[in-house]
Amino acid sequence: MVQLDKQQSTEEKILMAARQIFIDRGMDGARMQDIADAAGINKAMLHYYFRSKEKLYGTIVQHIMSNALPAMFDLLESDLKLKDKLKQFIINYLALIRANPFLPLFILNEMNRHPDKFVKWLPIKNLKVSRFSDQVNEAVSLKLIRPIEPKVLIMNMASMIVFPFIARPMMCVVLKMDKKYFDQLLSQREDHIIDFVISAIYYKN
Amino acid sequence: MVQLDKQQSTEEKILMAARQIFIDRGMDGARMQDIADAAGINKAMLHYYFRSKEKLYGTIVQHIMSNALPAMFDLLESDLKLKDKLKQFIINYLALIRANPFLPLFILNEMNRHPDKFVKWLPIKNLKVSRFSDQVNEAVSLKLIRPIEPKVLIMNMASMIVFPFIARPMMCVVLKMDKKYFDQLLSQREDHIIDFVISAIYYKN
DNA sequence: GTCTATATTGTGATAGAC
DNA sequence: GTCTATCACAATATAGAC
Repeated sequence: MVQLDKQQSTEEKILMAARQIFIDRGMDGARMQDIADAAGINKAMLHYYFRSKEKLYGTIVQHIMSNALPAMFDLLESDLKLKDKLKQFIINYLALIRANPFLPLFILNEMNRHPDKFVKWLPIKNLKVSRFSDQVNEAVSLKLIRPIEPKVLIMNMASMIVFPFIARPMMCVVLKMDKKYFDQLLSQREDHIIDFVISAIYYKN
Repeated sequence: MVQLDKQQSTEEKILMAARQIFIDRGMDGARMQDIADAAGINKAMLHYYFRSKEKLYGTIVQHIMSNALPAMFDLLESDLKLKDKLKQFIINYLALIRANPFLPLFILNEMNRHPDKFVKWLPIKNLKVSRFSDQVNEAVSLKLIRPIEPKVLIMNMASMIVFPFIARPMMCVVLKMDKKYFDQLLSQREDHIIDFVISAIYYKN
């Protein structure tokens, strides 16, 4: 059940409820009845405000993606020194995931399953990593860090940041950890990843 | 459409088709009609061989998981030296993913969405990492490698191995890589991850 | 704008002939 | 074992009163 506020408009209540249900169950698994229940209204109202399930879905996706992506890329293009930038990237990205732990799996899923319905909502124009790439390449040529392609570095960091959250149930079972212990590991994730990445690429640290 | 062979029994044709459809669309998105079409039969036959969609789903899951998991864990409990074991783990795991690139997302999805229907098929008994843990802890105490928890190391490696494959469409768009370039990066993944991990944990290498 | 009731379609499952 | 035809129900969507 979503946090409901009497001051919210019906439309806002629907959007909050729909966001939750879609993220939890995906486009295919989500039921309009469940969204209506979570919003505290009936099915007919959903269709009154949003003509169809697909339109509602599109609205949610647009809202999510316009917020989630740009925040990370602004940091990569900032003036921070490389090592500080890497640390801050890890910290900020983890904070984003922690605030929306079920978002990544939803995005990856829908991206693979309904790519056409999804890509058009991405704010692609603002996404650049040229400044970051220059920084990494320069550090490599100065022999400050080991040779690595900037995009591979981003890929490695993003993997270690996001994956444990989406693979949480799997890892708990497979590595035989109870949820409490696993959450404790996740809470230390900043330090673990920062140490790992810094050790991996810097000759001295 | 799945590769069909006249020598296959109807049951085998169903299983191959169902595996493909379930992996592509998940339990919720999969339609019995589509499975029947892909198998070249009609819906009634599905229910003749497997009483219900859920039973068919369970059969597929069981088959997939009984093959995918144990292979990795046998290696971790083998007698290989630590560094060789890490390299081989990365190589084998990547080979597994490459052979079934859409499997991980399916597993993560269903694990989150239908945990009860999923976990009971996991061969949990054979999954142990005590030998590997001892090896890592020993290397740490001998100051061969930097301090790290064994399960964090597995988590980091698994993340870097699996995530780029499931985030492929996302990364292509967000990092502005065409598929050809991204596939080239993926083909070098063994070396990239091995270098990264070895550099991250070994004091000298 | 909000509701109840209903239409319409999709989907899992079954009956029964062959 | 395989098929066609059909059921039963669930889910999206709409009609119409208030």
